[in-house]
Amino acid sequence: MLFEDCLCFQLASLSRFLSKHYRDRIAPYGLTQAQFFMLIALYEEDGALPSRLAEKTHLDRPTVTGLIDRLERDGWVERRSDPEDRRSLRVFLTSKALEHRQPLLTVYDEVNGLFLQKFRPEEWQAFRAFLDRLRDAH
Amino acid sequence: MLFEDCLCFQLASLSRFLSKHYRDRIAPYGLTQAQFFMLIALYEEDGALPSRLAEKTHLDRPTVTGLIDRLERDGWVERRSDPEDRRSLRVFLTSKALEHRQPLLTVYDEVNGLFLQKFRPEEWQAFRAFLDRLRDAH
DNA sequence: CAACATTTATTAGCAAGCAAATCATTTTTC
DNA sequence: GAAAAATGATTTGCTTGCTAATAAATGTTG
Repeated sequence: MLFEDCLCFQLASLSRFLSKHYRDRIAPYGLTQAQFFMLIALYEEDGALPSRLAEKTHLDRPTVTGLIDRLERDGWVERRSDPEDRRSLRVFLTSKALEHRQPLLTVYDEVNGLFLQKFRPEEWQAFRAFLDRLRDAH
Repeated sequence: MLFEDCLCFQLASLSRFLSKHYRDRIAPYGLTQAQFFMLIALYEEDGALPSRLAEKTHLDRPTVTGLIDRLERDGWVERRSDPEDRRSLRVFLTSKALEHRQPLLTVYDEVNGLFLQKFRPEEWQAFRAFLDRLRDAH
């Protein structure tokens, strides 16, 4: 099989290619694409545990630790200890993150819309079904 | 739009997920997935320029430099200067790489086959058409 | 031919991703 | 209740990937 036809290669390459669309629009905020996605996850679930964020973003926990480190360094989030369980931390959005909520969600929806508008709804469903099948066991 | 429905996120996540299938089988050779793919590209085009390899693998040239560095360090490839153009280097497979050519190509075909067998040929073509459309401008 | 631009590859510096190991806290089990 | 197992988060060390800047050789243009 030719290298160009390798599905895994195509998916990795395409995902890097598409992520540029976010990157250019969020660069003014000083955010990377991974940090941006993590913020989106937090806009949906403020106060989540790192382990929950890892599950949500399909990333490893050490990777999430690093992302939260840099988001905290740049004033987007803060860790607060959980009184219920002293092992846990909860990650909360700061006022800075809440202030930029609307414009950032708008970027998110616009770029996603850019991709979505290339498909009719039933095409989109078929495509998603392909992706889900690939994730199945075996 | 919910985070889980984000196409770019899904593609990145899926490509990482699928790459595990290669990783487990090539770990005995001491290769990473990126190094493995670079070797496959070189099995197709031994003696290629780094710039050509970057084009073929859709990676940046500094990334290719680093990959070649580590492949050379581990004895898979060697750089030779090009007498035609003293700026250029050509990347050649070593005897070690040629000895492992068959088993590595077998791993490559088997894992790709694992993915391919989930689709009928016409489904596969439709899927590839989706990917190509996403890459189109606008 | 000299000045300028292009091409090829590299380095430096950073973020992202993973595996393995560590530490503290909770939960389970006997 | 004490020992063992599990959980939550982190650190270390590495590879991967990108941008920006650099260096050397070749091409182009006046």
